[in-house]
Amino acid sequence: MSSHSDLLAAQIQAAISRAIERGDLIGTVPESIPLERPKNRDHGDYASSIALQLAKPAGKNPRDVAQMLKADLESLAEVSAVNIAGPGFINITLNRASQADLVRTILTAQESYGRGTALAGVKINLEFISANPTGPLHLGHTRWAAVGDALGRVLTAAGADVTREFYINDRGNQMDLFGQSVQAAALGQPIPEDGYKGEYIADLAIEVLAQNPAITALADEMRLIEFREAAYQLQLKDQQRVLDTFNTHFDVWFSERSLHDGGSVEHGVEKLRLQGHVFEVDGATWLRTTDFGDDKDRVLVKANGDLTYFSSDTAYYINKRERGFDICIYMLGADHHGYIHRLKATAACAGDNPEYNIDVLIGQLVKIMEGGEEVKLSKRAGTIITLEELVEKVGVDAARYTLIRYPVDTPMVMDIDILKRNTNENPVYYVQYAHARIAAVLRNAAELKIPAGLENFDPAQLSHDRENELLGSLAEFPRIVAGAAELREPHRIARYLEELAGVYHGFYADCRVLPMGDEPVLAIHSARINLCAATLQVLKNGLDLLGVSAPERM
RNA sequence: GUCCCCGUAGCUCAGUGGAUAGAGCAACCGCCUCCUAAGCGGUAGGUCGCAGGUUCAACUCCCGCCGGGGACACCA
Repeated sequence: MSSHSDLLAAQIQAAISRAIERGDLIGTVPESIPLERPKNRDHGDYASSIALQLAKPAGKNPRDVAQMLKADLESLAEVSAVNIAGPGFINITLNRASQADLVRTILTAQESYGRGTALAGVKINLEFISANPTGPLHLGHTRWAAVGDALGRVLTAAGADVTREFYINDRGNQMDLFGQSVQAAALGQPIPEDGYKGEYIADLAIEVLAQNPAITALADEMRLIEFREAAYQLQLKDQQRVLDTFNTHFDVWFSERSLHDGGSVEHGVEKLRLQGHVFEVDGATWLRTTDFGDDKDRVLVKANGDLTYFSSDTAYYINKRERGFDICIYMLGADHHGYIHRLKATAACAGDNPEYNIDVLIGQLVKIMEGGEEVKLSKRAGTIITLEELVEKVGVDAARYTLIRYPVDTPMVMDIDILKRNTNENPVYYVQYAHARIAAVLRNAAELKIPAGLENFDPAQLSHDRENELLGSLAEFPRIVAGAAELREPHRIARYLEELAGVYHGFYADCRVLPMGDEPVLAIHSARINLCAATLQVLKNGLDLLGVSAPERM
């Protein structure tokens, strides 16, 4: 699907090429042409700073360079005016009818409008949340649940083949403590000092006993294992159920145990050894990650023969690559930022390109406010907020939207009271309201039997400034999706939707869509109905990328 | 000590090297006898932490400092 920006960029490249042939310019044709939507409407529909870049190497005045390219742009049927402004910006105004043809593009493409091919053929493993199955998912996991899921949708829209993966940390001390805690609760014994003390432990104990009343009669060792395994399965199922209600779905639930049972860890160490980065000191086996920018080397196998967590991590990475993933994305909490260097170094040690094959996103903390005060989160005090509680308080849409709306590398504050409000303070409603509002207009249009449908669409009717502005915003959507995928920043979708909703509301205030009273039905009404339908489609496509509903009525 | 993130309007925050730095809230002033007022329009509010550098152009990139938050293991 060729857009106006692609067309203009191609034409500018052709113009530069001709100017070089004429001898007016020296140098080569740039591979990419800067084209942006100017913030100021007076600067046209598109603006390019290409002349400013070309001027210096060519030894020319930027305005003169712009002048050389002007005629070629003006010759395009889609372009109505080209102006040279300021130091040498080329401001391009599109022919209104040609721009309005975008409505046809959107209504034909429907849910595929916005999709692209930038990541076509790329297999991506997207790992997020990856909680221990030893308790409910809490606020920290919730940010990843929302952002990770949205990122998965965005990457898919960019053409990638995405697998969403949840790494279950089902091995090690924490699991044993978890099992001991549930058993103690079931037997009425005190919970171990370092054990898990939340109320859910008692609930799990009751459930395990109900499932298997004979468990208490088992020998000590066997009984503990049974408690641990039964509670693990129950807790995992609970996490899966909660994520399901949160509209977050995984393709693969990857058990850490399966790595060990399948010999993948040994295989991973062996593979790294073959690459020549493994060495032995003091009886332990190390990976020389300092070869690739880590600040210290890492132990794979302890002197006592135990495998470290790091060995699991490296084995897991190698396992992912052997499953055919080109890019492994890790979404980790701020406390894991030290992992970036060692994961990248691991990739390098395995012979991969750490700049391409591995991508680590670090998320900052979420603070939560309620009743004007910060809610202090403490596992000990039992004041952790779970994903489920958050959803009960504010609903799936508000929770997801708010968590996705901010870049993950900045700390964010969630104000529960605001999220319960149905006002402008709560951006999700602003966007959803625009969708519902359009849906209402379209319902009314159908009732009035106004000819809608593309066969009644005359793009030349759309000449109002508000219509032009709305068309401009709609045209941006594919670029926004591509940018969000490339930069792994789904919040760009949310910000864009807020802008689009605002532009629509402005259009709605100034441009009457349906005929007033006894007014005759004109071509402008049909044209605006189609414009509304196109806007509805883009809002819906955008909300879908965030996993937020697009209500027909509010 | 080393490393990561942050510092933009009174508050919460956007801003991929471009023109006059934006939004919502809070403050003030307007707009519903006709399509959803959960909306729209306007006023006011800024040394983009400080100081250098790169560039035709810096909130944006680089260096240094100040301030805030977080992380360092043969733990898991």
